[in-house]
Amino acid sequence: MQAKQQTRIQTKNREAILDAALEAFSTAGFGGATLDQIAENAGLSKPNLLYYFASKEAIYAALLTQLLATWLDPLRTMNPSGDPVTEIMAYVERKLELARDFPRESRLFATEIIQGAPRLRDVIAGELRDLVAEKSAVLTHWMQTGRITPLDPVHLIFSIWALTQHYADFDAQVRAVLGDGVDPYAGAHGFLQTLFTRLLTPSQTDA
Amino acid sequence: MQAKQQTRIQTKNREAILDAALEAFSTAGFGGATLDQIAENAGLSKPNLLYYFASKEAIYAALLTQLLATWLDPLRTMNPSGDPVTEIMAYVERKLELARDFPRESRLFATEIIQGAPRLRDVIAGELRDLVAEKSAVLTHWMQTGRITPLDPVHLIFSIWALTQHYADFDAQVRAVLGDGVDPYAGAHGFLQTLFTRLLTPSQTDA
DNA sequence: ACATCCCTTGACCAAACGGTCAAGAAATAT
DNA sequence: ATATTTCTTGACCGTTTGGTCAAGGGATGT
Repeated sequence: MQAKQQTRIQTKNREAILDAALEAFSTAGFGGATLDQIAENAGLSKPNLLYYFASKEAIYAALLTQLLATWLDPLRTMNPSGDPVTEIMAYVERKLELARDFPRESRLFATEIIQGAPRLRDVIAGELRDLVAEKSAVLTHWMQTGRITPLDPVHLIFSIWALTQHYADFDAQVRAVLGDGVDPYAGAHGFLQTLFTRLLTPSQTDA
Repeated sequence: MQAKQQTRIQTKNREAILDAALEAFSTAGFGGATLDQIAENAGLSKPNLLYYFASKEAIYAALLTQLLATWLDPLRTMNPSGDPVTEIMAYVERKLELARDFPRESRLFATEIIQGAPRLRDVIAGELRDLVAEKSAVLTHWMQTGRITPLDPVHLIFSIWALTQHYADFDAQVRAVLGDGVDPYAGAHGFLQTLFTRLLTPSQTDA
C-alpha cells in the first residue's frame, strides 16, 4: 500500500497511537472515544497525534483496515481439498485463539457492526460476502458427498463466528458468571470441540 | 418501585424518551449518543427532556433496569420438571424471538457488556450469576440422569446466548452476507433447532 | 374566577470536543 | 558547522457537549 519509507520514530509513534486508539475505540466506540484520551494513552500531545494521523476518522479507518486482514484470514485458510471435519475444527480453533489473543480487535469489530457497520458496509457486502459464498460452496460440496452432515452452510459459518467471538466480546459477562479462578478459553475449547463434532459427524447409525 | 402515580403526559413522554434513547444508545453506545439527538427523536426540547430525567446517566440506567427483567426472564422460565430437550429448545426459541423482536435491546445490552459492563457489573456478578448457577444445576441433573448428553452446562448456556443474540447484534453483517431477499430468522430457527437437537440428543447407538 | 400544580422553553453556561497554526526543538544529511 | 527535514508543542478556535434557570403557558381542582 504505502511505499513511502517510514522513519523509526514514525513507525514507533504510529504503532503507539494505533494501540492506544484500539484500546479507546474498542471499549467506548467511535463516538465515545476522544482524541485527548488516545493521545494521553499513547504518550503524545494531541497536536502531535494529529501530525501522524489527519483526523479521528483516519485513525479509526487505519485500525479497521489493519484489522480486517487478520480477521478474514482464518476463513481463507480453510482448505477445500483437506479433510472436512479437520478443516472446520481447525477454523473454529483459530477463531477461538484470535478471540483469546486479540479481544480488543474483536470488540472493535463488534461495535462497528452493532452500530450498523457504517464504515465497513462496502467490505462486508463485497469482499466478505464473496468469501462466505466461496466457502459455503465448499461446505455444500462436503455435505453433498456425505463427508459432513447437511446443514445451512452460511448459518454454520455464522455459528462459528458467534460462538468464538462471544468469548472476546462478552468477556466481562463470561468471567463474572464463571467466577474468578476459571479460564474461559479452556472450557470453551472443549465445549466447542464437542459441539461441532456432534454437529458435523453423522450419527453412528450408518457406521 | 415508584409508587408515585404518573400523569398521562408523564407516562407518554417518559415512554417517548426511553424509546428515543434506546435507539440512540443501542447504535452509538453511551458516549456516542447525545441528549440533543435523543430529545429531537423524542419530539421534545432538551430542557424538557431533563425535566423527566435528571441526567443522561439516569436515562441510560432506567433503560438498563427495564431491559434486564425482559432479558433474564426466559432463562427463569426453564422448568426443572419439564422434558429436558423440550425445555432447552423452548428457551432457544424464546431467545431467538427476543433477538428478532427486540434487536435494539439486544444491542444495548451488547454494547454495555463489550464496554466492560461498568454499570451492570454488580447485577451480572450477582443476580445473573446465581440464576446461571441454579439452571446449571438443573442441566447437570438432566445430564446425570442421562436425559441429555453430558456437557459443560455454563458453556451450553453461553452458546445459546451467543447463537441467538448474534442475529440481533450482528444484524448488519448477517443481512449483508445473506443478501437482500433472505429472512435471517427463518434460516436461523431451522439451523439452531438442528444444532441443539444433535448436541443434546444421544447418538443412535444406544437406541 | 382563582390558585395551584404540572409542563415547556429560550437563553445561557462551563467544560470538553475535534482540529489548526506558528514557532521552536531534535534529528539527520552534507 | 550548517542547512534541511522531521518532530513536538502551547496557545488558540469554533462547535458541541451535558446541564441550568428563570419565566411563562396549560391543565386541573375548587
